[in-house]
Amino acid sequence: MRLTNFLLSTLKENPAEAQIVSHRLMLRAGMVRQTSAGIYAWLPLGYRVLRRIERIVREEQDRAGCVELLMPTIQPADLWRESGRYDDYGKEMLRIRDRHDREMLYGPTNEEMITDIFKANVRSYREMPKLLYHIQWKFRDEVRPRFGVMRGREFLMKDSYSFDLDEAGARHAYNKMFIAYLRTFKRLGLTAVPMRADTGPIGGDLSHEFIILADTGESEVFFDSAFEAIDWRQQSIDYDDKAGLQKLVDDFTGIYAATDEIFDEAAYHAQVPAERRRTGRGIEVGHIFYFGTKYSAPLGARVARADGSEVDVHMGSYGIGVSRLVGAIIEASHDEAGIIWPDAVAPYHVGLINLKRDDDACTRACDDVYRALNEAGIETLYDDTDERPGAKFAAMDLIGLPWQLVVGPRGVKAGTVELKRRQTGEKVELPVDRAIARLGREHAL
RNA sequence: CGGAGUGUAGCUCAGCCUGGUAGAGCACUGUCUUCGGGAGGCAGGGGCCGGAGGUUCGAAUCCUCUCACUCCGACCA
Repeated sequence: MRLTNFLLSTLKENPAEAQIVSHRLMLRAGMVRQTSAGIYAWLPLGYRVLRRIERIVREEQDRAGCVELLMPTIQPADLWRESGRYDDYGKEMLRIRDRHDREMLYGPTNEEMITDIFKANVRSYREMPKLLYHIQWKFRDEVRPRFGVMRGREFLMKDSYSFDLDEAGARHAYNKMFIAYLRTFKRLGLTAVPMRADTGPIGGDLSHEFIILADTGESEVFFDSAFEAIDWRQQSIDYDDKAGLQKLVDDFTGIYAATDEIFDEAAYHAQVPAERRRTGRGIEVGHIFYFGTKYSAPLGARVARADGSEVDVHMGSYGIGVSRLVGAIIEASHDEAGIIWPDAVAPYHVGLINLKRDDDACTRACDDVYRALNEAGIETLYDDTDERPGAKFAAMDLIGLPWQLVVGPRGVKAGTVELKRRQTGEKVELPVDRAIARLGREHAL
């Protein structure tokens, strides 16, 4: 993509309203624009990151055997009356009326609707279990939205729902999601710590939050440093192997980790030796729940067993804050100059900089490089503007693409370009073809 | 929802106290000099000063109401 065709304006100064680093950088890098409190338009650069994250989340859900569908943002109030949550949810739920004065709402979550869909389509134990998800915009009318997309009112969430005949089945679904989440966050370039958590208003008796550590996190977390030593990727994962999956989950959950909500100092000290105790602040990026028949019973989601009797299905729900992850990743990966995208979520793989557009030889060389990168399938943002070099470098550092390829008159004479790795700051001067070949190899990884 | 603030150009802000032709820097347009890590000169464009009402000969400025946004607290993917 040529920058002259793109929509991108970077800011040198910090917008006044942005208090935390990810919000500042997202505004400065031209990723989002606030349209009202806690509601954002995703500009092209930000939207690319959002889509990248969404894709990885989707791939890992699919891998775990979760089936995608799409439910609407607007839901009828009646459905929520059946579960009893229409009144319980309070002012956080955005309630609206249509032209016939029917009560509707903008969905803050989808347990009721997915249960209704399940009920209409599944009647027999022979069709069980089911594991469904969708990735859809949610709205929660927070009293006080803040921290940019990390705590907006409108946000993109992946929410999965499991349906099983009994608690043991539900536990297996829970374990699938548990492992899928660890894989997902790892692929996003994050290390997420699963924490036993309070079940909150959604209810139930088994719940974990997935938290990534960052100084700006909203909740305090306590954990055993032994957690950091485990490399779960060593284990090959068979999502249908119930016992194997349970062992894997036990390996993780056996290690002490808790948020301040349920932190028990006595247990912490009894279980974790002093030198392994760690505390920090964390950002919650995922939350999983098992809640039994809490929704299936009132909503009548039952299936027939082999003997003809009916049973309320056991359910769980599993959320990942997709739009929140954009901010969370920046919180976890940035420096003085700007964002440092993990390769997997970078909006473009390479930033190509033409240092001197007025110089015909330089521009010709740069255009050639751009063409070669495109042919190699390497997503490139080509700064073909006539900005000054300093401004180009600063903007490119700010938006944090993994690689910068710099073509200047000096290098063109020598037949070389400069290749810079954003993560490390490492710069090398290379012949053009070798630089492209190297980017091709890195891209393939 | 309690408490505290802020609304003036796309962004950062000055002007308000003490009423009298709406400003600066960045960004934008033209031009010249520059050009390897957010350059400089000259010339421009861009504002119902959040909105409504009031006081006044005259309101960005004073008064009242209202809306929006931000921060702290209580609550949340």
